[in-house]
Amino acid sequence: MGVTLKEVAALAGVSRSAVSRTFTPGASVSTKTRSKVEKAAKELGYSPNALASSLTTGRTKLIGLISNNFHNPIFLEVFDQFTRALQERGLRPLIVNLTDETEPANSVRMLRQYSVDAVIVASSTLPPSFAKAFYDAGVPVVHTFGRSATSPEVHVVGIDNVECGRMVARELVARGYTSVGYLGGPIDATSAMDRHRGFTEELANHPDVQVSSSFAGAYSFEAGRAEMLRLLEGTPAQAYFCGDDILSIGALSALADHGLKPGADIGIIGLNDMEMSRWEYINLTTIHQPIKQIITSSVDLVEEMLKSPDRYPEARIFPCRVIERGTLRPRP
Amino acid sequence: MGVTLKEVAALAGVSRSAVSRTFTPGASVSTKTRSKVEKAAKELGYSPNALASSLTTGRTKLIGLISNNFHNPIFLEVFDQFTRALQERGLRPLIVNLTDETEPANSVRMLRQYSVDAVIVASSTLPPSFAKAFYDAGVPVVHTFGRSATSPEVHVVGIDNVECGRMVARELVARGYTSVGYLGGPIDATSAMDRHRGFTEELANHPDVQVSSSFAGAYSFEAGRAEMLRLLEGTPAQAYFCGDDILSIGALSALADHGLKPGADIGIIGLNDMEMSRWEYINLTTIHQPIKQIITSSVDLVEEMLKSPDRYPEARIFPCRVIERGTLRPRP
DNA sequence: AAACTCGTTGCAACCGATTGCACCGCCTTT
DNA sequence: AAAGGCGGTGCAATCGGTTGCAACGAGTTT
Repeated sequence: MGVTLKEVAALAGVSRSAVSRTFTPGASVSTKTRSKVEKAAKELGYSPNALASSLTTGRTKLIGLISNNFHNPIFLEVFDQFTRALQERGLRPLIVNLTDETEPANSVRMLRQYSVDAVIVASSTLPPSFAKAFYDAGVPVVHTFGRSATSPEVHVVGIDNVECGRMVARELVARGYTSVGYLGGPIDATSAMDRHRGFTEELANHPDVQVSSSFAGAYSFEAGRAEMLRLLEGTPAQAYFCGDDILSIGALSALADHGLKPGADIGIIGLNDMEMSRWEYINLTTIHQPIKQIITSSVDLVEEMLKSPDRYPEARIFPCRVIERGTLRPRP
Repeated sequence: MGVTLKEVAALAGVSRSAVSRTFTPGASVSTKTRSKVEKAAKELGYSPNALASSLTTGRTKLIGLISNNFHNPIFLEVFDQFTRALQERGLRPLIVNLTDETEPANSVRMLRQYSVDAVIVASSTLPPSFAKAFYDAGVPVVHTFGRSATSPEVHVVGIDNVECGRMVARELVARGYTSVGYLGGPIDATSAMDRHRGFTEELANHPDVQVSSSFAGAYSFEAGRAEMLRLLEGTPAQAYFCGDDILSIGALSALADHGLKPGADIGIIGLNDMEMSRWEYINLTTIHQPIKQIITSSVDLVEEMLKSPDRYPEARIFPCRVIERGTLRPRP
């Protein structure tokens, strides 16, 4: 099945080194040898064994891509972008599905066994310590959608969640809501905590506005729906900042159950601006998170780390903005 | 960074073979040596390099996972299941995103460079020839969601799309619809063709029922919506069999634009039964495709191929069933 | 014509593991 | 006491490549 260097060398009548060099960009080979080798290679259908060469070069071009959120449609967009961005640069994603497990040790061991060149942790719910475990194991790591402040050893690419919380608070105040609620993601997720903090801090400046908070069990449709149904049992606020779009959509579904019109009866604003939020009958007002730029930038960062592994860790924070659609009362 | 066999051997005071054998299940090592080695390994934080060992064993435990559908939410479920099923068996998914490319040559070359043990093609829109390219290159391959009949060289796991088309036709007839339409996926996708064939063949037995057909450009929300909007310009049928759930949801959105109530005014039935179809305000009547079983079975098959590579190719076909929800008129 | 470049090439060691084979000591058998 | 069996161990070759080093040959310089 596998044609090897040796066979090509034999057929071309040159040494193995010569063959190796023809396939190594920048190596010194005469055009004559090169063409002999290429001819033989084509004839045999040879293509170099990336794993074998990784043994000596120390580079596998394998990148671990870790996530724990396979129930949020936004992650389909995330995977699409990541896999394409990596492919375009000749890197290969090795996926780790962390759904049932949050202990980093196993993932670290597994990804080290496969000698990945770097790891991308794509999650807004995993703690910084998770990414740090890779750093400690000497594996270059980027935490995409992570929290920037707490772990300066790890590269972080994402948004400023505290600022997003503030932005939403200002937006709701500007629209004249006098009682607002935060319906967040998992209470132990840094993204949920930070958004909450920004939201309540900003609203502290507006004592006339009532604030309440609750947290759903996950960033998922069911969790958002369940939590909103619960809130509707009591006296709901006039508008809710939902932790993300999928929670918002769950909440919208709960409103529908009660015959409430989003926007008119109760305001809902999400965060992410995923494709689905644009769908006509969802039409969610939300905060746009520049997913594509975040991912491109993450992969850029990975590439740069491969060149200079001791790169000083940085946080790349992208600005967000409000996307006006139909689930919030208009500004006066 | 990487601790090697040699260093462990030195520390434990044994040969490299001894260390290797301690980490090879079933190899012969005395408990005394084993414990010495384990102690040294733990002390050094050693874990074997899977890629290096693959050189001699010929097994990488890497499985290529190829898909071209990153815009259909069902694929998040598919990825979730696949990555977990593979992980559970100690296999590692190497993802290939085929969105911009349908030429197999590149994927084949790339996956051979990484010496994948097998390849899973997870797509109902790629032609059988795509999977066959891997077979021809000597790479074990399973085509999940593929078409069974045409390429006996390749293992296929999925459903009988022709039969599904028939099932839907019978269902619509039983509910008394006298004019029905097929709103399929891409016209060159085998799944769209087969479902169409079953649907129209079955309806040929019912000359009193009018049948029309059209094909959307993709299995996507936008495509379903656009196509349904187009149909609503003319005289629509009483009920539509949409190629899959996401097309159905797009179609539902088009109906909403026109103030039409699904179920009451126009019937819609999908195929897949993805999570989203259960959402209260979608509540799509659909054909359940047993995704989880299909994927588990695909991975089982992969495992068996690793044991016996010359396994005679088979088609594993799973039955589907109607899931009654709110977008079809009730049976009389 | 001798000395000196400089691009090309092959040799051989090495990357981190596995494994067939020979050998060693020890226990059992006769 | 000699022969036989056997689990355990290390040597050395091997997997498919890469790369430092030395040698080589053709062209330039003096």
